[in-house]
Amino acid sequence: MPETQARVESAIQDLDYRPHAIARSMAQGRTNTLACLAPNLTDFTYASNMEGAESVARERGYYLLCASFADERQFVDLVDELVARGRVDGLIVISPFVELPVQHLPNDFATVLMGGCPRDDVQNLAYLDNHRAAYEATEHLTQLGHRRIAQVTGPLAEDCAQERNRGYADALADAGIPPDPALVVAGDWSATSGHAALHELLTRAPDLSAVVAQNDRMAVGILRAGRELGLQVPDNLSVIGFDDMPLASYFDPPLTTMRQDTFAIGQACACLLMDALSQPEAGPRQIRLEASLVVRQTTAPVHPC
Amino acid sequence: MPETQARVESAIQDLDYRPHAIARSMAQGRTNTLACLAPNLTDFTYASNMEGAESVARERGYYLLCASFADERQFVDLVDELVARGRVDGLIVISPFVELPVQHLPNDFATVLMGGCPRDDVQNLAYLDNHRAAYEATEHLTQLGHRRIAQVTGPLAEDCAQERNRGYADALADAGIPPDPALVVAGDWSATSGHAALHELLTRAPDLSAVVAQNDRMAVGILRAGRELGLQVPDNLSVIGFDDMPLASYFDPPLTTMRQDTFAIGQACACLLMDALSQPEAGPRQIRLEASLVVRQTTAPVHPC
DNA sequence: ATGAAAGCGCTAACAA
DNA sequence: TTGTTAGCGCTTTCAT
Repeated sequence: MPETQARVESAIQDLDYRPHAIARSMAQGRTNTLACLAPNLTDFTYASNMEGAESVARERGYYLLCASFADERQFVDLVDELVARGRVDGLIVISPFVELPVQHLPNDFATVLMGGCPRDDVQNLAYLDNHRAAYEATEHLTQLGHRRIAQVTGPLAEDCAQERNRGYADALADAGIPPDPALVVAGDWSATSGHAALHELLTRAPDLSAVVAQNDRMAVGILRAGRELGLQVPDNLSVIGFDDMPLASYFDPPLTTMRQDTFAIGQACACLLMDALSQPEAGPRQIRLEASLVVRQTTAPVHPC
Repeated sequence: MPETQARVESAIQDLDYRPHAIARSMAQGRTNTLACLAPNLTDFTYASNMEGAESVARERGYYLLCASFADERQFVDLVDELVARGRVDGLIVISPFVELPVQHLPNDFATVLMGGCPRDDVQNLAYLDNHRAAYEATEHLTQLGHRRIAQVTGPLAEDCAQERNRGYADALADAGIPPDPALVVAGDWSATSGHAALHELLTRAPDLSAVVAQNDRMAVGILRAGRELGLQVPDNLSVIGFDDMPLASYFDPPLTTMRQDTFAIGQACACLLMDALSQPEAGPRQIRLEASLVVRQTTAPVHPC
């Protein structure tokens, strides 16, 4: 009865009626909420992942519950609360230690990981091709004629650091440059650690002409250390970073870096997750994203000695 | 019957039973979820606010739903969905335009605003004392002997920019320095706008010796412009920023700035909100936070001409 | 096609 | 104190 229709419609208007989301969730057995878990909410890469995820989630009627975990215990508790108690329909997990979610995640629950490389033991995954990115960063340097190329890695327990390390090593190998353990030191992603790393590297290998830093913060620490030591960047020392963080172009000199599209990675995670929810029959998927070289002013042809 | 107790307990263990959060929400009429709305999730200050809010929320059994809004329309829709449909118990709104929430927020719903100054038309508010912060930034400069002190503001439609502008003006007045409209130009918070602003200022007032930037990003743009113009910072030009953003000490020179504790502001917001929820009878509250001067190397005594 | 009712999994009010 | 039940506001199934 179209007339009844109309009356209902107008009552909806008059009463300013809105269906109650919780009641609906109760009846339908789904919450239209996704959780995004990360070590923190402030690191630009995480925040940007989340922003990407949130944007596509909202487009499709989902909300994003954001939570951080300081350690394994918190992670486990969080997942337990969120999943076992039915608070969310799916999980996006951003963790530098992919082992963590892999070990503790219920595998009958819709989940997507943000990762550093493809993995067999993970169902849905969006990852940056870190191997290739680091390969390209290193290759950029070899193509500029550098042969004594150092590397400052992140903590090697992290997938992403391992992958970048492999990319670095492979690029050197392909350029016919023998690996030299003296040329690689591990940092902890902080600018401070990058600063310390350059000092260390220079005592070990005073003849180095370039360094690839596994992230921009460490690269910036290296820039600082170089300046303190009287090195001219890029004339005496080339530096390449990773991430293309905000203001990377405002450091001195403007930082050459491998840009990763963290927003797109976040979007990919959310898409994967929502697809898994709407088509449970479709199998697991892994999405690979690529970084791109942004040449600014911290890299230059090797200085003729 | 303590025996029954025990049997129930063990059944809980055996079945791995967890009360269903949604069902509980349905029955209790509360979701134990707070929403945090901000223009985006990536700006460090917003992200840090959220992280602070999330940490105290979780301590008290609440989760944080994070959402961003690009414009007024989105904001209104978001609030409508979240509030009218009973998805959350309370709202934390981070908006540079306090007018926005003030106009569109239901006033019978628990809400806390993140603001730039105290306001009569707002119930619960956590704010940075921007007036005082800008006053101190400017005073730092006057105490170094500067008298031709320029200012690069944010968009003046924003409370926060207005407040900082007032602080700047008051500090000059108290130092017996006449205001000069030629010395203040508006930016848009971006480094690019800071860069442009210095060029503009220098054409208008070539004799300026210092500039207070209303945020660090613009300060960094000013540093860059200064360098391009051959100005020595801080010898020929003092610059002070605002925020103490990550890596502020890694720019060249390390940035002197007013630090704001954005994490604490976020915490304050969440506390205010949860208190309002647990003690509805307690009246509205406003919490003031203060910035602190961090002297690094972009400010120095005025150069004797 | 339209309308009635059962049920989602809890909590809280009420009886016993 | 202990146990029972109504009810939160929807959706969906099942009669009509």
